[in-house]
Amino acid sequence: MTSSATTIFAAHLLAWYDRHGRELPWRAPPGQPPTDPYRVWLSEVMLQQTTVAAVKPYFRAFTERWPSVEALAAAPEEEVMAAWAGLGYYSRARNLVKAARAVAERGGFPDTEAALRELPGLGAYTAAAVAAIAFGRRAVVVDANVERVVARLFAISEPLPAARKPIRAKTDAITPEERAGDFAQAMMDLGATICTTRDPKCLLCPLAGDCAGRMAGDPTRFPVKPPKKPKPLRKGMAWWIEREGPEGAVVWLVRRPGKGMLGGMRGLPDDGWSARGDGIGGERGEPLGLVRHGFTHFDLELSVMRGSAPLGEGEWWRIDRLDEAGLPTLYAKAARLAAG
DNA sequence: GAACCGTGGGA
DNA sequence: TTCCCAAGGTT
Repeated sequence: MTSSATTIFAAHLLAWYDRHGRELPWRAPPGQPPTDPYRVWLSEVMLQQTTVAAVKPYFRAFTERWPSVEALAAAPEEEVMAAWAGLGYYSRARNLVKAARAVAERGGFPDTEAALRELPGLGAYTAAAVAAIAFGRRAVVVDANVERVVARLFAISEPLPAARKPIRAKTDAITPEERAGDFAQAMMDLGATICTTRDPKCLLCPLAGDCAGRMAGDPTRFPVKPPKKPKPLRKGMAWWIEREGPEGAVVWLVRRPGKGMLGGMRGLPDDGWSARGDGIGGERGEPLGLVRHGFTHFDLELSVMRGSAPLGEGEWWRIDRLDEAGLPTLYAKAARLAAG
C-alpha cells in the first residue's frame, strides 16, 4: 500500500469510527481534550482478555473509590485485590498497585510507549494503547481484534502464532501518523461489532471493498488457528470451617500465596489442588458438596468438606459479610454451597 | 515459543 | 451442555 493509499484507508476507517464508535465509560467523546491517562491505563488493564460487559461495573467502582493514580497508589494492596475479585487474572491487580505506586513516585505517567512498557503489567499491547490513546503518540496497537481484522483484510494464511509477525507489519503499514489512538480504537470497535469471530457483518463493513479475505471467499478462515489442547481435570478438597463468634457465625479464610493460582486472594483452606506444593492436609470431615469450576488450562472438581478446627494461617470472617472478603469465583461458589 | 494465569456470556 | 474466547502479560 502506498503512503497516500494508507492515508485514504485510515481516513475512511476514522470516518466510520466517528459515526459508529461505541460509547464507553472510559472513552472521551470525539473532540474532547486528551483522555486522563489514569482512566485509559486502568481500563486497558481491566480489558486484557476480558469483555467490555464484565469490565464496566469494575471500572465504575474503581474510579469512584480511587479517582486518581495517586489515590490508587495509596490504597492497601489487599483492598485492591478484594475489589478486583471476580474479574480474574489476579496478577493484574497486584501489578496495578505496583505500577500505580511507581507512577505516583515519579510524579505522573510516562508519555512514551517505551517508558510505559517498563511499568509492571504493561506489555506490548497496553503500552502502545496508552501511548496512542492517552498521549496521541503514533503506536502500533495489536490486540485480538486487530489481529483478526488485519489477518482477514490481507488474507494472511500463515497460522498463529507465527502469523503475528506479518500481522504486526501490516498493522504498522496502515497505522496513520495522526489520530493513531482513534485508529486503534476504530480497528478494535470494528472487530468487536462487524468483523466478529463468527458471522462477520461484511455488508456493514467500511473495509469490505479492500478485504482480501472476503475476496478469497470466506473471511472467517483467517486468522488460521492452531489446534487446541484438551483441558485436564483436576480434583481437590477445601474446608468450610464455621463457628459462632460474638457477632454471629464466622468462617475460616486463608490468604493464598502471592503467585500461582488465585495468587494473593482470600480463599478456603485446601489440600493443594493448585499443584504448588503448599497444600494443607486435613481430616476428611462431612462432605458438603462438589464445586465444578473451569480455569484457563484445567477444570477443577472441588470437594467442599465441613472442618472443625482452623487450618493454617488465616482469619475468622463474618459469614453475613462474606461478599466483602473479595473471594474469587471458585470460593464464592463453595461459600454459596456451604452457607447458602 | 509455550505454559501459566480467571471469568462469564454467547452460540 | 459444551465449546469458544475476549482491548494480554509474565516467566
